[in-house]
Amino acid sequence: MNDEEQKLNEVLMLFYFAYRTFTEKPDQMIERYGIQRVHHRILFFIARVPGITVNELFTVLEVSKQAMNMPLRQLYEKGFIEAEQAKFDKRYKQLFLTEKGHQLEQELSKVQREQMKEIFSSLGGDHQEAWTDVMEELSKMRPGRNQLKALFREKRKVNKIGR
Amino acid sequence: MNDEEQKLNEVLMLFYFAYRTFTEKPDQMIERYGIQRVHHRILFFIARVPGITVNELFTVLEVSKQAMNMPLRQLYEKGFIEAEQAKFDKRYKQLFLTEKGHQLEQELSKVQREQMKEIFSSLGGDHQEAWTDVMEELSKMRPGRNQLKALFREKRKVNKIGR
DNA sequence: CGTATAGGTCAACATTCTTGACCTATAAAA
DNA sequence: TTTTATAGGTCAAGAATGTTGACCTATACG
Repeated sequence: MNDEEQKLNEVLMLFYFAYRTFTEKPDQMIERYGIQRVHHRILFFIARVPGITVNELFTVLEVSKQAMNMPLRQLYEKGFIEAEQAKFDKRYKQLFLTEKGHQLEQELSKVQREQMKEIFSSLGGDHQEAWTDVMEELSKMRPGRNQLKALFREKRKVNKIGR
Repeated sequence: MNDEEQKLNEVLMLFYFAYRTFTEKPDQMIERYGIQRVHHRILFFIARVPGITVNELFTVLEVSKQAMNMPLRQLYEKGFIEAEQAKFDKRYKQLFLTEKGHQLEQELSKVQREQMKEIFSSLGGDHQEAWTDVMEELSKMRPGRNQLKALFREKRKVNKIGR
């Protein structure tokens, strides 16, 4: 067992531990709203791409349509999101955060952003860029990631005309 | 929405996507053995700390004793791990990989190590160190991580005498 | 008009995890 | 030595997150 292998084993461990810390705070915060991590993910991606359709959402998250159905319904019922029939094609529904949804999403993601921000700034130098490069390499083979990039490239308007 | 916030939102996304890629290959590989991700985690940590006790194992993983019970039993039954009554205290059981367990653990973790190794070497420079620094910062507040470090510090022998 | 797509829903089931309760064996303290 | 604490094991109920398959409506398009 050489030194390189040992360092890479550390890398594998750190992924497990770091991911737990990363999700810990928002998980605790949303408990009082009666929702869970999957709802947070949905709020997060709708916030990033307002007007995302249901189909695009589960393509980005790489889960089945059925896996999104119940959480979406709960988010409607709790008043965090709303849907609008798309003007360019009435079959599509575009998803948006309500004011309440915006507030919650900000509250949750802010905690995570600040946690990462503090770490990056405490380590200084090019840590943020280097970390991002590595994670981007891991992400670039994800269909969901590429779908999301496509959505950004569209620079989609809230009431877009065509696709 | 400023540039910094946007970059940090990217960071949050990348965590989700990267973690999926990271776990994807081993998840597929172990299917044919009739085991899942939790079993891989157990194999991995027993490989890192041969002779780890059951208690130490679920402390490191930060899950309940009951959550480990079934997967451990399945790993015994499938011949991937074995337990030995500890000489220093007969209440403790020390866990070890069998030869078969070693082979499987190597096969699984190797895929992940090589995936990370390729990314680090393709990006070059200090990417591995920087990435590790960031993840270590996120991990250092995990009780499991610190328990694990303590186990390493003990430089535990397979048949240790005292605690 | 026929077919494809977007969205919704129901059902059955799998995985991973929790809490609570209760058991034995062993060790350590009163 | 008796009591208490700890390590490990097990059962049960349930929550959270996901899967497949089947089937439905509304809309769009060739």
